[in-house]
Amino acid sequence: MEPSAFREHHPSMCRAREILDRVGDKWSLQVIALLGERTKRFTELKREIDGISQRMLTVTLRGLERDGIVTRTVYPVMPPRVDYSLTPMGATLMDAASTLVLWAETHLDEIDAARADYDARAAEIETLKTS
Amino acid sequence: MEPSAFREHHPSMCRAREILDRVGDKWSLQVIALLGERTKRFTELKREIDGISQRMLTVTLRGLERDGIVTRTVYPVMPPRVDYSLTPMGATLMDAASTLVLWAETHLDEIDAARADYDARAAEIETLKTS
DNA sequence: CAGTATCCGGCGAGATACTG
DNA sequence: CAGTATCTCGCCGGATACTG
Repeated sequence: MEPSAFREHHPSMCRAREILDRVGDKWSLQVIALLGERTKRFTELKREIDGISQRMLTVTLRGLERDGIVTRTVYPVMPPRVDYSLTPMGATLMDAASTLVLWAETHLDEIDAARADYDARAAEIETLKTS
Repeated sequence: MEPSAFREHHPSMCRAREILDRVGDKWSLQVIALLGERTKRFTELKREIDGISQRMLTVTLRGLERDGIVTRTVYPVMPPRVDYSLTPMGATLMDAASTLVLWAETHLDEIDAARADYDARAAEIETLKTS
């Protein structure tokens, strides 16, 4: 894995931020992960993503569709039925993002420890001030 | 690369979101990328990151420091001097994130095309409505 | 079922002013 | 130089109500 893209951060980095805006928002990653399993319907996604509102699921799916990451298939039946699935590009994005998710899982404990340590030091400094 | 972490999205996915909150915010990635080059000072970072405010650079660096991703070294001199650099864990994060950055650069054109296509279709539907 | 429309509160982040 | 302290505004996203 060559992090060459990082070395010259201008101007590719600012474009890369657009992608992180997409995948880094509150819900996109979870939607992508679930569609990575298989094609799903709107209500199925809503049921499986804890805490998401109808509105935000719609907004998230529209954004992903616009970027060519998911496809939206409408069946003109009653009651309406809409299927969502990953595009080929969406599947490659899922693989790329999984690297980060893996990193996160690997370092969660280390990060928690670092935070606890930092907060403890900050609290100590605070008590020194008041004394 | 095994995206197994994605397959069972609960509850590891919600924890993973915390990491994406860190790396996915507006400035963290650029800071990490720049510190990947070498240790740098506050003003140096501010100069190299276009558009960042003093406040947001401070906030970003504090967050990264709290999570054990960057170290902050204060030299008690006048005028003050503070060095920032990546921790070993920060360096591994940079490698993991570079996968996503690479993906972004690879697919930027494809995404732009998808957006243009989507927007064109949306505009067309809009004109059909009014006619 | 799969949405859209509307209202609204909180907070992320910019601008500005001040300091050890 | 390397910050902190406020004030402020925009907009993200939750809640709710309505619809083909």
